[in-house]
Amino acid sequence: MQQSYMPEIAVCDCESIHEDVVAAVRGQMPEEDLMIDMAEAFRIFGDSTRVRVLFALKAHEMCVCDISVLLGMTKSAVSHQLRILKQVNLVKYRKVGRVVYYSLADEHVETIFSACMEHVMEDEGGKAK
Amino acid sequence: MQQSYMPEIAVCDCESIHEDVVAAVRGQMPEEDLMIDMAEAFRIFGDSTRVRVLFALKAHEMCVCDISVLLGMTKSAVSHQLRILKQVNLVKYRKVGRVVYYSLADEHVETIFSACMEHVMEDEGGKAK
DNA sequence: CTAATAGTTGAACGGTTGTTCAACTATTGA
DNA sequence: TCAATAGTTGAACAACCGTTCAACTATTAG
Repeated sequence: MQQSYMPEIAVCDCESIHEDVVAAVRGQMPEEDLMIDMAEAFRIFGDSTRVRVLFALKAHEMCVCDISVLLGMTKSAVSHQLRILKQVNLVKYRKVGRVVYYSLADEHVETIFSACMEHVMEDEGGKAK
Repeated sequence: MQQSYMPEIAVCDCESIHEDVVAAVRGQMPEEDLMIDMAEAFRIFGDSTRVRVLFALKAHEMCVCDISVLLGMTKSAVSHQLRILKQVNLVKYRKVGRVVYYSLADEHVETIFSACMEHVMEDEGGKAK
């Protein structure tokens, strides 16, 4: 899901300044797949529309219409984002007649949001502005 | 820092199905700016190169050369990413002669990474694959 | 001064992404 | 059956993003 820039040869013109450090760090790096999955997860949260949808659903289960009105967006745009959130199991839904009610799938969102909110809060004024 | 799709008029053809719910949720939504800042923060983490750089620096302070060799990337690519991480105060650096040593700016990264890692771990097998 | 090396920077490229639009399905009510 | 409404979907478009490349600065060594 991420841009793949596969270099012909992974070269570097460096003289490998600190080989000992590089070797030590290499041994401490997590699995490549884990880091890719983490980036993927963060990427999902990296859009303000999706963040707003998740905050909304955190407050209450809602249908697509409700969310559209709340966020001032078309149903289509909302539906597209809900599909993405559904794909990665962040939201679930139940259908009642023509109406589809969406809600948060688990409590992971709250944990991650809390950690991020703390980070964002403390960073005010400290950032490059 | 995000795609700006300013609609002419924020319309919706909905009949506003659950006005009471929408009103209640509207009252519980965080500040718009907070949600934008959060999305912005997540977007930074939403790239596997940056995640790998941060994990590397979490293990040990390193110069650009070290990181290039470790991750098999050009110094230029690494430098571009470090600039982004520096801008949002996730990494800091010290200069010693020609060599620039980068390190994590604070412990927020670890908190956020932990929450995300838990999320990613539990989700294995549960995702749409 | 000069060569060499660590690192930065800006333009350019191709791939990605979020919204829009129009067409579509599904369900309800008359 | 037929019109209306909730929601979904795919194509298209413009904006965005990460890497590459080449040119650049800065510092060290001779």
